[in-house]
Amino acid sequence: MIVSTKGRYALRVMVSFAQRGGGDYIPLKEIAEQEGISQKYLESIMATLSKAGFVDAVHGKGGGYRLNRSPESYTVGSILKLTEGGISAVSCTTQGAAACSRTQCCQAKPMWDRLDKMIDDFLEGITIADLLKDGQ
Amino acid sequence: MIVSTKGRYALRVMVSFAQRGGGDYIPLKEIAEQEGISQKYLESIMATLSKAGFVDAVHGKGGGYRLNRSPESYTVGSILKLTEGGISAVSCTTQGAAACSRTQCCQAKPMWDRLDKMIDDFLEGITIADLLKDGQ
DNA sequence: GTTTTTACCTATCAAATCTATAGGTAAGAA
DNA sequence: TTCTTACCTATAGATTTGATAGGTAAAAAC
Repeated sequence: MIVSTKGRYALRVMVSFAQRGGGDYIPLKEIAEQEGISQKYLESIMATLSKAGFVDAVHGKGGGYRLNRSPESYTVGSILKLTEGGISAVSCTTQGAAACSRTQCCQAKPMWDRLDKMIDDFLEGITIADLLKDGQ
Repeated sequence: MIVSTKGRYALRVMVSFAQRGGGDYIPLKEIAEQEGISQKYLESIMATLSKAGFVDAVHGKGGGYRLNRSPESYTVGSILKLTEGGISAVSCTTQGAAACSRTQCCQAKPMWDRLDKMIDDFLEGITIADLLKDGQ
């Protein structure tokens, strides 16, 4: 499995923000209830998105989160890479992983590399705006 | 991660069998040592391959395992699906998984379906014989 | 300036999955 | 009968997943 709930929740939340349009800040609580996601769990996901500058965050009443760019500028790939910490199909190709001792002679490595690139191209070619349009 | 060690080991073992050519039965012990894989762990993988009819198995001295078809007829996809129990990118699309309550309205479902199909097409288009040739 | 509302931070935890290990049984050749 | 092999079941440590708990800090409302 490439994508866990963390990445999927992040996607859903970003789509949800896009659906509401920009402008207003939305409290995490509201999003969590609407999406049926554990509020506390969502906190950690929003923290990741916020730290990375994917969303703006404002404390206090009237605060919350909002997108700071247009939905077209968020690729699905960028959100998944951030929240999942990478989207490699096999551990041998994940960046920072302990280098496999067989890398030099591995018959399959070129195949994994091609697969990873294919998946990356696919996910970088879809944006939050595309998901909103549906039919993707 | 789509592919765990189980699937990767299975691939390596199948490539190893193909490299040696058909005919002789190779004891599991020999393959495990050559590939540096835990013998006991490999047992469970070979059992899966054997049960599914991917390899022939013979007990006793001179026995072991061997391919029963040509390397061209084993797709990478078929081996991974067997040993991994599927190769879906997300749990929502894995067959037999608890149907996601949002399937009907999920904005991302069509995307996951397309991704799964792309990955499947890719892996079904590569055979053990291709891996042997290298450069894949 | 106190209260309320919100984001942010750290620690913990249950369950599942991954990656084996252990020890035995059965089949078949020598 | 013995040796070699596949086959079967159970267990276990490590890691990841998916959360939960409880607090701190910022900012607006009162």
